[in-house]
Amino acid sequence: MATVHDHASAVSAPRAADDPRDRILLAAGQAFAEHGYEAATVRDICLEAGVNVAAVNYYFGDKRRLYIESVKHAHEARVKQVPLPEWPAGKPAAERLHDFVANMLERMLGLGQPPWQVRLMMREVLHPTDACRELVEDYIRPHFALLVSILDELCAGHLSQPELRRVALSIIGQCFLYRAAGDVVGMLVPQAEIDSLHTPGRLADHVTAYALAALGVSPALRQGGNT
Amino acid sequence: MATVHDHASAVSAPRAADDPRDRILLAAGQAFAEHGYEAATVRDICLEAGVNVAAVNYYFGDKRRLYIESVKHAHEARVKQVPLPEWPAGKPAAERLHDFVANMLERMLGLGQPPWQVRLMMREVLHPTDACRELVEDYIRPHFALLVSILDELCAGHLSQPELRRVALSIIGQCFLYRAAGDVVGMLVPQAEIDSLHTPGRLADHVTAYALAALGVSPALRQGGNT
DNA sequence: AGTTGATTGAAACGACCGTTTGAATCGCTC
DNA sequence: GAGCGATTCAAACGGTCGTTTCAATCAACT
Repeated sequence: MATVHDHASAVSAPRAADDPRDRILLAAGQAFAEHGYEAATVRDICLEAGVNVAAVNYYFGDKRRLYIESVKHAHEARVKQVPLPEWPAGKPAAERLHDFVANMLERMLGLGQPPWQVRLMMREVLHPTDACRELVEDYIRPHFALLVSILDELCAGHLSQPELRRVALSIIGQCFLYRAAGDVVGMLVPQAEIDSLHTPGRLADHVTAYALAALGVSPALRQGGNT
Repeated sequence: MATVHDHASAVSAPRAADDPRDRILLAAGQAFAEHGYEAATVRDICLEAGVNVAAVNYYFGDKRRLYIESVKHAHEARVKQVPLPEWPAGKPAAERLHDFVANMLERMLGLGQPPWQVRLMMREVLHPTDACRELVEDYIRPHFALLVSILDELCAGHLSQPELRRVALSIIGQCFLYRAAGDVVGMLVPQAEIDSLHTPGRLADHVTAYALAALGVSPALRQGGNT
């Protein structure tokens, strides 16, 4: 028996807003993000989406392909929601660095967007599957390259490419910690401090100041900087 | 029917080296670290351990308690293998920071030790379960407090406790990234650079230099520091 | 109205899961 | 060697999983 999913994704016909396929992708993304691939069940997904269990097989073939499609779907949605920042020519590199870090933290921690999309992508980063390489090439690598270029300009050629990459990873690692290990961070830091200081904006200030101080662009932290 | 596990852990009788209970804990730790709680099956664990499927129920009650015990077991093994560093009085704070970072990276990335123990603990950090809080209190919080105290001494009181905590999290975040997202890092950085520079020792040099420069203890990176 | 192909529905399939059973086996004391 | 608790074993249980089946339904065109 021929199913529609063979060509439906190819021709990409305009689908209605409440397309069953989209409802399944939405429910699947949330379920996979929350429980992981194994623990999420297609029955729960279909119940949440309001479709029959046979629909996932009809539209996607099997669970594995549904998972890959939901990862790509969430990934594309995030790219649209929070695009790479762009600056007018002549904007100082230090300000672009701050904007970039704020952008990354907003995308990771931002409260305005559904959190399950980032959670789903985090799962791929932490335990890569087939969907990961595409995620890196389309999404992570351009961000990484942009960060390296900002740092390169900031240092005016004083650092080699490997050094720049390590500094870039240092910056990403700090943002990464708050997203991936946020629960543990919450156990180590007083709640009041979390509420007041661990916001995307405040954290961007800290990470940027930390980097600028390390690179010698601005005074060291202990000699009096931002709060 | 009474089972032995009710009091076996209480009296903690000296067990033989090839105790079935230990073999199960070893196989379970590896399986849970590799596949996660849901995807790991007790049948595979028992096959790997060379015991009957009923043994896990006999010794641990059920799968969930086996999981918690295996997490604690791996945790205790790691603590014994890589204890907190101790220094003679008067050792400079900068050197202690480097030792601390090297210690943490060695524990996270160290090739000399079985990697599944850290992977298992990483799963708890990233997606906490019942075993997590105990892990934090016994294992992570003391390390965190030590790091903060080193940074405090390094800054000679110029930074507040919240600031010190954020710097500490920045340092931990950098180490955390290489462990948790090592696969993605490997896609972003040339393999030769991974092999030569992303060793625990080299990374400790970088993270420490980055922190010391940011705090103004040593010159900024771009003005010429370590490689 | 009738035909056709796309979609939905309830039910079932086979497989595997965690767990339990009850008998067989072992190690030990008397 | 008989007795007995501790341990191991093969087998099965009930349940849930992903997937499939096939008839019912719908939408569009002749």
